[in-house]
Amino acid sequence: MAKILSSKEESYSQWYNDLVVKADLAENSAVRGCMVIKPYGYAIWEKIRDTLDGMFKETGHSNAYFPIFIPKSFFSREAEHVEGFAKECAVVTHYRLKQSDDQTGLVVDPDARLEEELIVRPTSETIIWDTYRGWIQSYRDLPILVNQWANVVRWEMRTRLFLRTAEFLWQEGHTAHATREEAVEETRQMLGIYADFAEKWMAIPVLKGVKTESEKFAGAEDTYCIEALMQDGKALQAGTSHFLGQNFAKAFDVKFLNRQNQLEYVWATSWGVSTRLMGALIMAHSDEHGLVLPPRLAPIQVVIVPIFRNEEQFSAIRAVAEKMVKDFKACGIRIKFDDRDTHKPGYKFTEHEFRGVPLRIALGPKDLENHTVELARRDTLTKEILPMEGITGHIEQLLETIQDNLLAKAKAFREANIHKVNSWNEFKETLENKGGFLYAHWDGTPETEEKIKAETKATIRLIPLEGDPEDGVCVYSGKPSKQRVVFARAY
RNA sequence: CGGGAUGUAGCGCAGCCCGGUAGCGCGCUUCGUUCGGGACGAAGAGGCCGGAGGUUCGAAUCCUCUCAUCCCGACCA
Repeated sequence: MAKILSSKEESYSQWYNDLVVKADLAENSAVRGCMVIKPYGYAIWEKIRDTLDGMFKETGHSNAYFPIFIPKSFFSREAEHVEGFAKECAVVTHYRLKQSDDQTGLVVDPDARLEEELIVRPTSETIIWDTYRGWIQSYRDLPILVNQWANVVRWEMRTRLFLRTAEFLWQEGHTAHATREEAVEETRQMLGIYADFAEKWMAIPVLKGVKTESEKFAGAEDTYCIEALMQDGKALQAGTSHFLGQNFAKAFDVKFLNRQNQLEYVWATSWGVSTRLMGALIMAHSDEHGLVLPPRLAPIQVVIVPIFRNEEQFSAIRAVAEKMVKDFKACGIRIKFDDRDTHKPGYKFTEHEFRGVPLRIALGPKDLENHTVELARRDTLTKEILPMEGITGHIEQLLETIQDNLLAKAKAFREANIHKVNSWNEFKETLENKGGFLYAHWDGTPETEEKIKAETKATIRLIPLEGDPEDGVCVYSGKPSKQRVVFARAY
């Protein structure tokens, strides 16, 4: 079995970059910080998108679309929001190019300056709340449950394929409610949907919690998040859901008349996941043979590789393979018959393995003779010979087994990397030698949080939602604490 | 914006010190043998050596200036 990747232990980031490129998921583009998502990578994203889209609709949300450009003035309406995003905005200042005076190329036409500059959206709260003002007069207009699938731009200094790119794809839900309680409930519901999706589809267990004041979304009252643990012991924020209070309603003057005929500001939420999930997916399961995909998200779940010496054998195999493809498709299994005659079987084995196809069927003359197939599992790298009869049902089952196995493996890994630490020395030592999630007492002050970050690069990933209250003392300051929070180094 | 490095064939690199016909591996094309874990042989195609200036009879190589990219830090889903 071919090992094409550098070892994860040697250089995890090298391993990750090579994998993304070699598995045909994405590549760097001519534009700094922006990626090209290749067809195979995009197919995975489409599965993620379509599944989540269905879950949003199940819970009463509808899709809509708002402009990519946001008037600069909108941003300054919400003080925290503008402060959070101002440093990373792309700005449109002109609307026309012209031939340069010396005729050597195009220049920006100075006469075509925009009266008001436009921001390329880093997120859409402002434009959406400006729009909602016109949609909402009465409690009868509420709630508004809208989501949009879009691209956004955040001018990042350092970028990495999928994990942090200047432009990325995401969904952003923006809801408006008549009461605080309802908005909080929505925020938590969507967090639950993200957590559910991560576990059931991506086979990634996540922690749910609330961000600290310094880590929360600019403009939110509370930011909820799911955090996943990557194989190198670093945490990755996989999704966020914000309770925005009445901040944006106040900034954009969005009021409604309640049942008591009183004017009130509207309550808001927003929530999102991005193409970053692709990074999580890759780093959660893959190995030195390449990508490992959970069957539920794999664009191709089963591939059939024919083995033949001559045209006669090939056509005999083709007949059997095409019948199998038909049977599998009838069961809703995504199967592909790799009938290219331009590559040899060994090459195809490696290639599909690299791209994370969960199951591979090899079909050769011996199999036709014995009515068998050779079945190889990507997650365990094991092979077995099975009778052709009943193969469809067997594989249907096996795909579920693989899905479960990946989640179980990821869970076991996470359990092994959760550490309760009780002293500052223990904190530093564990972080350095083991990584993972550190459960530790914290005195609740941003100052301590900041100092810990400066000294160790570890941040508070979240305050657990279902944390057991437990009296203790802050690992750093020794001041009293009521609950452990989760620290980690993060992406 | 600080610190470090690199620009030579589609990709990965050597050549540069010591100036003199531009090379290697992979990939690509054709033919033949192969085909149950990235096949082998033979023959081919492909490059103003990032750009501009200079030194020289002669520059990938020396000098100056530029542009770009990557890595490491400060910011972030």
